[in-house]
Amino acid sequence: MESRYDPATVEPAIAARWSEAGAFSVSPEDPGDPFVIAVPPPNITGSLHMGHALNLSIQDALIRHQRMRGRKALWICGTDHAGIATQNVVERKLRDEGLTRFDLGREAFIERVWDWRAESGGTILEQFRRLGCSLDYAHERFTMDDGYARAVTRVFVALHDKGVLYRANRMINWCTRCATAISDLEVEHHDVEDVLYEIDYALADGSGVLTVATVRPVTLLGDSGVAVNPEDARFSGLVGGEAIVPLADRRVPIVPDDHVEIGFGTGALKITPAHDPNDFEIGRRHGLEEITVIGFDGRMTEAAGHRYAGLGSDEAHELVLADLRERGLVRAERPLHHSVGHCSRCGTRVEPLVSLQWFCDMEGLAAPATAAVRDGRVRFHPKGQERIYFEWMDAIRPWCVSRQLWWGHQLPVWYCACGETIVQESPPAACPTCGSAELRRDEDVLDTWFSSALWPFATLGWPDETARLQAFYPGNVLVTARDIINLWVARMVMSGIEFAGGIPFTDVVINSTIQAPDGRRMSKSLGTGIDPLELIAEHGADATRYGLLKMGSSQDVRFSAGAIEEGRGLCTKLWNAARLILTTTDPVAGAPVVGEPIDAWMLGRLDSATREITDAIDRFDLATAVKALYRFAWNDVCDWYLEAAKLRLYGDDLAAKLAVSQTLRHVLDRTLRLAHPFLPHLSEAIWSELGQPELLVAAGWPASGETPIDAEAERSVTAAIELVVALRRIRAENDLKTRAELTVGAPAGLLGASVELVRGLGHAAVLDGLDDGGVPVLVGDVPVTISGAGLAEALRPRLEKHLAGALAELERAERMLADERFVSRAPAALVEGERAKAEGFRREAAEARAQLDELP
RNA sequence: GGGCGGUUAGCUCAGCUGGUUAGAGCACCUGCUUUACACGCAGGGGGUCCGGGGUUCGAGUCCCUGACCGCCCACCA
Repeated sequence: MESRYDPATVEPAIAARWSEAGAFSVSPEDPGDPFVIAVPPPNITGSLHMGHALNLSIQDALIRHQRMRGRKALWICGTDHAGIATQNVVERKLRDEGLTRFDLGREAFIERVWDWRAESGGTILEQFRRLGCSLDYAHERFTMDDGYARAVTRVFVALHDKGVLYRANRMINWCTRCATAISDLEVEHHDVEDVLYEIDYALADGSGVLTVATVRPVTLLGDSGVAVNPEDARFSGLVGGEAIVPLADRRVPIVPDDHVEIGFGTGALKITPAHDPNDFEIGRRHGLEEITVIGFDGRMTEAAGHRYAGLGSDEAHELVLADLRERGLVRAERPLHHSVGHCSRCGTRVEPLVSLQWFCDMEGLAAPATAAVRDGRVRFHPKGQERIYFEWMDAIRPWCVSRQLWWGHQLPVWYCACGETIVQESPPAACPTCGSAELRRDEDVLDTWFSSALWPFATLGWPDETARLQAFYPGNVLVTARDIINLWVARMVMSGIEFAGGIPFTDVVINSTIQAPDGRRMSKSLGTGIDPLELIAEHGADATRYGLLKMGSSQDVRFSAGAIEEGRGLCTKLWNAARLILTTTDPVAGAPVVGEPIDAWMLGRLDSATREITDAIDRFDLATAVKALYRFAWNDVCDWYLEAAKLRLYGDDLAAKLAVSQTLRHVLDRTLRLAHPFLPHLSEAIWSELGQPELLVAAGWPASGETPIDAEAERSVTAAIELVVALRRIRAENDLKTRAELTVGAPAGLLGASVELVRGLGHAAVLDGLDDGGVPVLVGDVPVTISGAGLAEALRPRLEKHLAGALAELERAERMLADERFVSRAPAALVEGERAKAEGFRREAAEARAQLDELP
């Protein structure tokens, strides 16, 4: 065993061993109950970031724990084709070659994407592997695989046949940069500072002007009406009349509509049905014309008029404003702070446009999915996160599923010149209506999330009734970030119920959002990102996992380098502890031996640590689990047990040495098992040094209750430990040499066999019974005596401090007890407890005073 | 505009249904080349629990309110 633990060499070696053993692969025939988690498939364009690293650390801990418990634990592995993101990456590469995707054409372009994927698409999974993730890599799936594509097509056609998926001309969110429609959930709202302009529209009858308020004057070129609130007395005479849109010189009706807020702006709203979602609704209510003046390329159309056609909308904005000013029509300008939609992919301001797209009505799918959460068949952790789900589901709107991209699942839709639309899984040979073979396939592809929604079952072979599907669906747990609860989780629940016969998982664990150390969002563009790969390179994957799990306790946490370092420290500590055990004991098999009380104490601590860690994992509280492991390994095992064991390891009694060796090896064995879900490489590496024939991955999880609790041993060891701590403090505070000769007199029978512990670790002689010549000292609530050269005088400050403390506490307790309201209203047991405490403090104070009096 | 979470030691965080003297890791101070580990050992100092009200015998914990930070949802130009 190397004397230094070097994760950079150990971890890859261990990973290779797992890989060779095929340790993570699961098949339906394997024994045990299934336990299934489907990994959130990373984008093939992605690189491991902090969010992944935490998300994966949690899942791997859960999977490894269940695997050790004997479950048939499957962690479904794969990647997402990530339509827009991937297309963007490949287009950027093309641009470097001076090409656009149109130069290549659709087929050649898609081929280029596949080539790119073959080259770099596997990087992210390699990074997952480096973190130690025990995914079933052998059954990796990709959302664009043939089989997966078949599932997508099947679902599309089924929803169409059901009548909920259809084509319609509606207002959608258009990203002019990505040149595609995006769904509402892909729009991020950011607050921006705009200017609210008040613009005069002449009344058609020449009787004056009507002033409207808008932040986008450029859209007035597409105005087809002006709306006022029907209750607004200022405009009651104008409703039914007409106004003239400036610059466009168009006569448009003045219509009454409740949507217009009387108090906002001027109370008159210009209506541009083709470029604003509200105006669209109002326009349809009043039959107003939809005039598209901004095209899909973000430029002004012919309909905007010769002067503006062809200009980018920003340029046109300036020109329109200048033209209005020249005519003296801009009455006022004031700053307006409001929120505006941006493309979540590229950050471009979203352009609301009317467009012919495919939509899916969601109410029917959402209802049973909402019910599943409401009645507890699907639970969110931590509790309360399901609010996000309900809020969206209860007000769900149609989903625009078509995208004007090339990379993705092309719609299984064909059009015939005769007007027929054919929706079916395989390409039709001829039009069923007119018989024509001249069919044109819809060019659009599906929203990436449409295919992601099928992940839990499409990865298992659905729509075929495969053995894997039967064995591993439904799954158990889903671990993900809060921001895709609606985008992904909700849609999986919906599609699982609709197509796979039931909910896809029972527990949804929402992992924390890790912020930059300064509290800002971690992002590349802000420069606040911290690369987990660098952490792994510096401290190792296990340390990184430990740190992330420890951090991930509440909803949002700031990244803490200290947590990772703590993990690193724990790894080193365990490595060195193992080195001590392995180099000082012979390989001995068999159950632990209780030779001294500390052995029983150790087994008791092991038992409670086992319970604590197991319970925490079962509650999905990995932060608590990892902290319990740390405390147990460092304090119980290393600080106390190993130090105590050395007394026998380095002693002359061979039988005692053998016995303690056996217990040490047992404790190490169990500690490694408990550590494995969190520190898989380190624990496996040490495990192999133990000479175990099987991998730790497949070893059993410790059960609590393995050994009976020995209350008497635990009591005497606890007393001995307190005594040792007291001796150390006395030495440290009084600058006494570490080995200064002290003699402790303990109440008869208190220490029992633990007397050796006090001798060995406290470096003191021990008397069974109080020593008349010693200084009385209270250890916990046990009175002992300590004697040694010069000790009495040295203890004076300590005794004085103790006396003051006892008096203060006594006063506090007496004040409480003197309060009639406390005595009469607090629970009797509490009052009694306080009385007992007061009595204790009184005795302590008296004793301390007596001791002081006795000092020379 | 609604809603959620947070604000506890210099830093990052624990503190269950209100009940002793509010904890941990890191950092800091003191002393240790003790034969697993200086990525260590032993000891120590350090907190008006964001502000203001309230409920209660008793509040870090419950209620109201304000401030700040982060996030989610949202078609008021």
